[in-house]
Amino acid sequence: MTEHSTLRVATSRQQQALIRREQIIEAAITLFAQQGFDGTSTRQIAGSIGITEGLIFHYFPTKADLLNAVLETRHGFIGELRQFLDQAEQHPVSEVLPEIAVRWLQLLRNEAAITSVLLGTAQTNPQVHLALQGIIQEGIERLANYLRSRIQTGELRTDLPVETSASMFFASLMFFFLTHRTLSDSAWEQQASAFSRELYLVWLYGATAS
Amino acid sequence: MTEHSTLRVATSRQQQALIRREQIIEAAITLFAQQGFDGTSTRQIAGSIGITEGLIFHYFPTKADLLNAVLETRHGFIGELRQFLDQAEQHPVSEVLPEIAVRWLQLLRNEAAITSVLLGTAQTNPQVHLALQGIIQEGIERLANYLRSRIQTGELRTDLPVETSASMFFASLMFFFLTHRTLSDSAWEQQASAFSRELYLVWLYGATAS
DNA sequence: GTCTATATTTTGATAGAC
DNA sequence: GTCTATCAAAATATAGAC
Repeated sequence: MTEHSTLRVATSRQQQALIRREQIIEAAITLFAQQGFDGTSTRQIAGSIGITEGLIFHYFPTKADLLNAVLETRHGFIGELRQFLDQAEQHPVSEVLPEIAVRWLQLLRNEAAITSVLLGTAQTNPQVHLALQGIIQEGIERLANYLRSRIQTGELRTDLPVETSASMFFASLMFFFLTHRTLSDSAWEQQASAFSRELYLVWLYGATAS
Repeated sequence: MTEHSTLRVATSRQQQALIRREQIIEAAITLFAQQGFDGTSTRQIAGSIGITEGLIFHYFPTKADLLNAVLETRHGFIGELRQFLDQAEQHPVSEVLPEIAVRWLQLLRNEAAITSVLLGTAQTNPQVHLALQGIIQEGIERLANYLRSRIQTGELRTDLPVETSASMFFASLMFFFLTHRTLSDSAWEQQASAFSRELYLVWLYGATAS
């Protein structure tokens, strides 16, 4: 009977296939981030990991399918977001917002490549536009919900426009990432932490003289 | 003597050349905004205005030169920005900031195509990255300077982090444009005006309960 | 699962006639 | 100033051998 060895080979190949698939996606993320989707050729992706071009089309029928896979593999972007906004509900603004700022910037930084793909390609690619829209919308909505809950506790003004102030907070962080993402690790860490603190204080207390 | 008619023809041709040049740039802006720089072919640009591809290369030696012309030609961004931030110096925050918000959003909307080119291509194209960086930096710097002058008048807190709060204001407006640019004119006008007002109020008074 | 070889289109760009 | 004709390179994608 050849059942056993056949199965073993098949399994091994399946694992190898999965690994290869991931490897191609990872290489694509990196290059798409640097040069854009249209600015990156399948040949280049293949070359960067030392495989042949045809192999890419073995795993992804078209280049657009590869982009799709990149977007789906978004490295826990949405997940992280949900996680730290859900935990927030029970804690005061003074703990939650600075923490959100720091962690969100950290997340953007850690996933800098895919963040760049999202932001850079969203303008021109409906597929990507939708993915980004989803992340932003969920982020703002959850933050707005949290703010509502803190209005109830008397911590925030009852007439606070929650969507707008959530959007301001979010926008400022995204913008900071975009304008500072080329910094070295140490410079980033320092400036990101300073910005987070100042952002929180201006956001909470405003700019007006008391 | 043929002087006269020769001159007339030459002048006419020069004018025609200028018009044609502008027309090509205009078509390029539109298509670059929709499909990105790398996603748009010179053939497509030519086709969209009913000329031949070779004619584009008569006016612009390379495609990159055309992109350069697009960036140089059509942004009144810096100009407009300077204009209404220079006038601001003498007026109170309550007049200036809401006005800046409204006018800046209007500018982004009016120049939506080139704004999209800038934001969409900045991530991957050094040329564009530089152009955008310049606009952002000048915007934040001038706004920060204005804020400093209003601290002097006692209108704003003396310990206000001016760069960060200028950046917040700016970021929120850019972000609003990005997430709402597909709205119809009437919906845009309504939501942009509401957002401007709320942005100003949160920015000035903060989110905290008095 | 991976490679070689190749087909097919499209791309940016040039030369020269009108 | 504009067009026709054309090129060389690069792009996406396929077929078939190993």
